[in-house]
Amino acid sequence: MYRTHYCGELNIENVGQTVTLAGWVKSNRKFGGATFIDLRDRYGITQLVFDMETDASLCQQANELGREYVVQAVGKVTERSNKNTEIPTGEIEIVVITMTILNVSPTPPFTIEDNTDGGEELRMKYRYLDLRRNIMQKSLMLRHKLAEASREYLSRNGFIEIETPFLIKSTPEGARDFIVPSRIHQGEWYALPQSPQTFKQILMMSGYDKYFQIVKCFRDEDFRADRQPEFTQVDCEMSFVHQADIIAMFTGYAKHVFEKVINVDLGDIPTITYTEAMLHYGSDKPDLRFEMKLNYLNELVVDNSFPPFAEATSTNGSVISLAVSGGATYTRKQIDAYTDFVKQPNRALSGLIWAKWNEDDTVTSSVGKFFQNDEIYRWFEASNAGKGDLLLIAVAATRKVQKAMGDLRLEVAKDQNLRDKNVYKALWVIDFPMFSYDEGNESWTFEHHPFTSPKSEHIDLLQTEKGAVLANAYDFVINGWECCSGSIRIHDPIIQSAVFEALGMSKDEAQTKFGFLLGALTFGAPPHGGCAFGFDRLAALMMGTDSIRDVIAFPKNNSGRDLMLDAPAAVDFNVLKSVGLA
RNA sequence: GGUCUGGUAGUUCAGUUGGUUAGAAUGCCGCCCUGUCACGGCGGAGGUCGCGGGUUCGAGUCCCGUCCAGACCGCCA
Repeated sequence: MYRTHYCGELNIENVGQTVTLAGWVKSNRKFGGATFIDLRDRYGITQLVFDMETDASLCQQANELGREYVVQAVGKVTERSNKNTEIPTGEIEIVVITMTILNVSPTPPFTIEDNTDGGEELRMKYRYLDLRRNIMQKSLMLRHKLAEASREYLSRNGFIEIETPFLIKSTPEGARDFIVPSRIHQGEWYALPQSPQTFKQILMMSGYDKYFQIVKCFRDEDFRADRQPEFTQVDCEMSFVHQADIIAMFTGYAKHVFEKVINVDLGDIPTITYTEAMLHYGSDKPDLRFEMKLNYLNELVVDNSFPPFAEATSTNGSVISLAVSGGATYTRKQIDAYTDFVKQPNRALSGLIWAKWNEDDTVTSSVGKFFQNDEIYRWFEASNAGKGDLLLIAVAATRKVQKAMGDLRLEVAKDQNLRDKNVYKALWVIDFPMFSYDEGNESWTFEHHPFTSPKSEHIDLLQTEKGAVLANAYDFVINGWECCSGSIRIHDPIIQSAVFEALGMSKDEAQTKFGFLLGALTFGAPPHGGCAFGFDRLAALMMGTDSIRDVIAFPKNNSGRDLMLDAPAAVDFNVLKSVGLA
């Protein structure tokens, strides 16, 4: 038997027992006559003590132990004379009787500590050492608990987990597919699924009623801190449901997993429309941990001769203000930084107008010479701001200024430390537009996916006014992260064909790509809908980390590389030959 | 595909206008130390300054190219 106990469980109750522990040497503190070893395993740390007077050769042996040696020690649990209140086992130590070195290790290239001195690149290369760190083990254990809580809730509510294939057919809509050459059918290719979307719909048509799967999805797109080429979804689908049924079921899911995994009550979860989200927050995934809504000053500046306002009025643009609480003390430099922020190419505003309501009730503003003070006071009033505050005002086409000011809202909140990692604010965003216009390709594309059902009252608009069609689509957002996305699907083959047509897909093309789905729809498809939660994002939110890499055991780096495996890599000539690629 | 930031000791970083032998902390090695838990004290070893080219009397420092890493934009049905 390698061990009788784990390194995290012994305490004052065990004093006097003879135990066997096994684990890794975390640190080795030598004195002249005594040596202390911290032994680490997944469960914690226990101090081993060796005494020169008791057993000189054993103590000498302990002195030779390097970090990350694997050791088995038999000894007696003893109350410490100097207790360590920082760790659960800090009241006891093991007076070692015999010790076996099970394996040795070179000095690791970085410290195996929560606050490691290792950089990201090094940690990825030596991921097996990185994963020994307590924080990473906590992270992966949290991930396990999230999976467990997910299965628990969904199983209890009648969902069954069904696996769907990874080798499927490429349908180059939306994201790029990863493709896999077929050896048996040379010149033909499988694709890895971007999501099990069509399979779960087919399962509804096959009568499985409620399906879920914790499943890998693959998208060959570029990376972000919250995006990996392979990622995990909690993929769900239900039959005979309306949008409200799904929102109720998965509000329950979110509350259950947050409660179960990190003991957080998500509280009341509001539902707002896409239009409201864009109006108030300039984003379809608003962070509700703080207020700071966008304010519209159009009515106050109508007929104003000040050129930017006059232009906004005549072109149906918007004049949007953001109230920065306590911002009257901000320096010119800080405000200039925000101006530069909104002028960046992706936001492309021409600048910011600012106004401060100072503590002595005077007003200073970048446009002070164009406006009377009482006019500026009215802007503050309309922005729910007052003495001591700063207004940042921008003018542009409505969508553009909303988006830029929505970004600025997050930037200001970040600087004011309003984005507290320990606070969780969730909401549903509903009534997304069905299509968006791609200026580059001069074509309409789906906003969610082509199986999303349009609002029944908008079906007549599919050909005539695509931009006005709303979808039965919804997102679940926590702290500004899109955590879940879903929709009620089309179950009528005629409507499905109409949507394909609205997307500019010919009948032949639709048949080639999605013939199986159109076929299944004709054989009695039930009304159905579902959603998919981003499992990695949920885990990252719960861990309070900005990067999903911290909650994935073996993630890819910024450029899609696995630094431990050094993948992707060239393939042996004979392997290429066997699939007809040599 | 693009923008920005970075690459100097095992590791994390500093390095002034371009100027003698490139520093600190930590880790590592040796010696000392009986209650440490970020132990402490003394000493030591450790560098193709990412790579290639250029400017210069002289380049870690300036210029060009390139590779790698990170953040972001495009992209992400």
